[in-house]
Amino acid sequence: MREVAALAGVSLKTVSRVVNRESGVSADVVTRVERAVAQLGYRHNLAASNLRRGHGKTAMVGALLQDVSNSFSSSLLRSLEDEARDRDVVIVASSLDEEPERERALVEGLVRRRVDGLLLMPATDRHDYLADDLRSGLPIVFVDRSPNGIDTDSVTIDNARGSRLAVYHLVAHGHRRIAFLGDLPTIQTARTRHEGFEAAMRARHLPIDPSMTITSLRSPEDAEAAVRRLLASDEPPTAIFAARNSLAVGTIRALHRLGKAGEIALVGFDDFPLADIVDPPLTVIRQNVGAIGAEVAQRLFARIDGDTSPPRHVVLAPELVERGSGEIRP
Amino acid sequence: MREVAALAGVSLKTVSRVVNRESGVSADVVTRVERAVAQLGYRHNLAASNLRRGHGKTAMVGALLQDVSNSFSSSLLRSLEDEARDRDVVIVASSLDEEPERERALVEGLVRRRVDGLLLMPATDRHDYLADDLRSGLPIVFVDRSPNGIDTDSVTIDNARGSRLAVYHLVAHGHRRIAFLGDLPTIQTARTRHEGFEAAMRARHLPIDPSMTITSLRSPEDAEAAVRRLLASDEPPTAIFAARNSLAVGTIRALHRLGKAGEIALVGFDDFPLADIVDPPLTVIRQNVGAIGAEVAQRLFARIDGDTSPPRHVVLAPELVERGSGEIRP
DNA sequence: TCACCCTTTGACAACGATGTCACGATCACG
DNA sequence: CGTGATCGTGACATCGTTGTCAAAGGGTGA
Repeated sequence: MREVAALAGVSLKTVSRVVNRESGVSADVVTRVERAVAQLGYRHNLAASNLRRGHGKTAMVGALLQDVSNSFSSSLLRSLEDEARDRDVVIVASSLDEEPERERALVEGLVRRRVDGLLLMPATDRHDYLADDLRSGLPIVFVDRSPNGIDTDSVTIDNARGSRLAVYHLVAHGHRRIAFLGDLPTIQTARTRHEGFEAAMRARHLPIDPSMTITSLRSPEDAEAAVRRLLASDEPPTAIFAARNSLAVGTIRALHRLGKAGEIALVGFDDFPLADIVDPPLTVIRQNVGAIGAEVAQRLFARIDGDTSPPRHVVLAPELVERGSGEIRP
Repeated sequence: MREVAALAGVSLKTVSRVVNRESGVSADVVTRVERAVAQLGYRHNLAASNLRRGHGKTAMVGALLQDVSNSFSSSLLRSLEDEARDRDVVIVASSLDEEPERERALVEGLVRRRVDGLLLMPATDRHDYLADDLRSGLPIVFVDRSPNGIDTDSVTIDNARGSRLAVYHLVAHGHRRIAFLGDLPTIQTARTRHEGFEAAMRARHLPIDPSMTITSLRSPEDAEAAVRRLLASDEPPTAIFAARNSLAVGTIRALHRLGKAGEIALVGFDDFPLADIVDPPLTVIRQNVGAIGAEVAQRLFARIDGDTSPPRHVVLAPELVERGSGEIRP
């Protein structure tokens, strides 16, 4: 900037005026400065500018998601981006991989960078560690999982309801032996889906067979192996409820490879782009990712814009989409 | 920081020392300062720190991708993140949506934020506008598409080869009437795939029927509509080459809804997570996204670490994966 | 005991930018 | 032609940090 000022024969402040398109600079000076800027390849330094301006806005928000390469996370990211785009806000995106340590480290890093807000799909169980930042005015919106130990905005879905829909649907199609495939019980959503499953089974007066309730499955491969074991047992299930999209994928693979694709009923939790063209088309509990993302983005930016109303907890209802795999009879 | 210093009864510089874990501070002072930090909820300001340190490193890199919610882009993002994670570097991710204007605006924004490097899957045709930044030392690595007008690192795949593989494969299975579905010809990869398709057809002495060469398809819905039109014609194709994953998805949907899923051969370009369990399993030209991502990340960080060797242009070879849909005979 | 060294700490300027305020020049007006 | 208002510009301090250098205090060896 100093060099630009020298080359244009003006003061630093005047360069600043031109760069910020402030009014009250003569046309002649503007062109001289702009020429100097172009000639020297000068680039305005936003960090320094923000520092001086003091208000602190960096026009950056953080998005801490489960895994940016997972379709649910990346759709949320995209929704947030669409909203951010209008405001010239950029997004720092990271994957937590369900690792609490990583969450804490990343939050720390983003706070040090003074992001204007945080979208969090937490990997931790308790969130008191965020209390200070929250109090000091950092907007944080939880998505997919609720805050615990602090009170802040959240957008989640009713996971128990989703599980209930799945179970009742399978029961209505004549199933009694329903297997449950779930993720790590340390993950809030996975736990709630599991509890919802058992509650629904009890509500329908069906026994819960521990050997058919498999949790801590992390990948399609885990699910595939689990399904192979299930179907090799003496009394295999007639239906499977896969409580996460990647587990449904693994289940489909297993059924295909065992040649039982049309025989065992399957309901997945979470829709995904191709669920309608797999074989058989997959019946799923759908959460409307677009609606979740839009709600989250709106909340976050409202807070950034100064909304100080009490935290809001939005719970969206998932719905069951019949496509075929869930309507197979025993 | 001033308040922390006052509360701990030390100077600013000493607080700085403690915060940066510099040696040569007595244990007593360290604990006093740390207590003050905790009590006041003080957060180190990275922007100010970077400003003063002058070296300019912000520990941020930008990733400008086609669409972060698309599986190819998000896998690349994830690969980059895995490498960045080790170095405590965060990623600013954005979608360009094939809009040149957006690319320029985002690059501008990231340069103003002084990112340490840029991963770019460009939406623009010419990239001279980056020359200044490149010259001033900003590492830029192109992915999926080559730089034009500047010389900088790139990691791409041999798209023409991919198209050739597809055509030869279909021809070997007895097809002569092969339809081509492609994206906007303004997109470099789409253009190259199209050219590769026509070159391969000529090499096999097959006529290129303009009515069966459809480009500018942007979404699965576009592809679906195109396939419906194709199959409604007097002389429908016996095979389809869908030169992008979302177009293959639309094609599969169309074939399903028309009840021709097992009759028309189909080869897609780009693999995707569920291609093996759709019906029939999809034969694709696969690009190894993991390898691309790893290569890109390595290049970018090598440059950031000061590698000044001449720009390298890595071209990876795609391969054909037989799964069923491409082996259907006319 | 004295000169010298090492350890620990602080004062100060500077990183790149901008808000504040003051200054000189131009202008309109009576 | 004097006066006050308006316009364009610049000097300076400051945002939150840290590199540099110097000083205070204690320890060591001759």
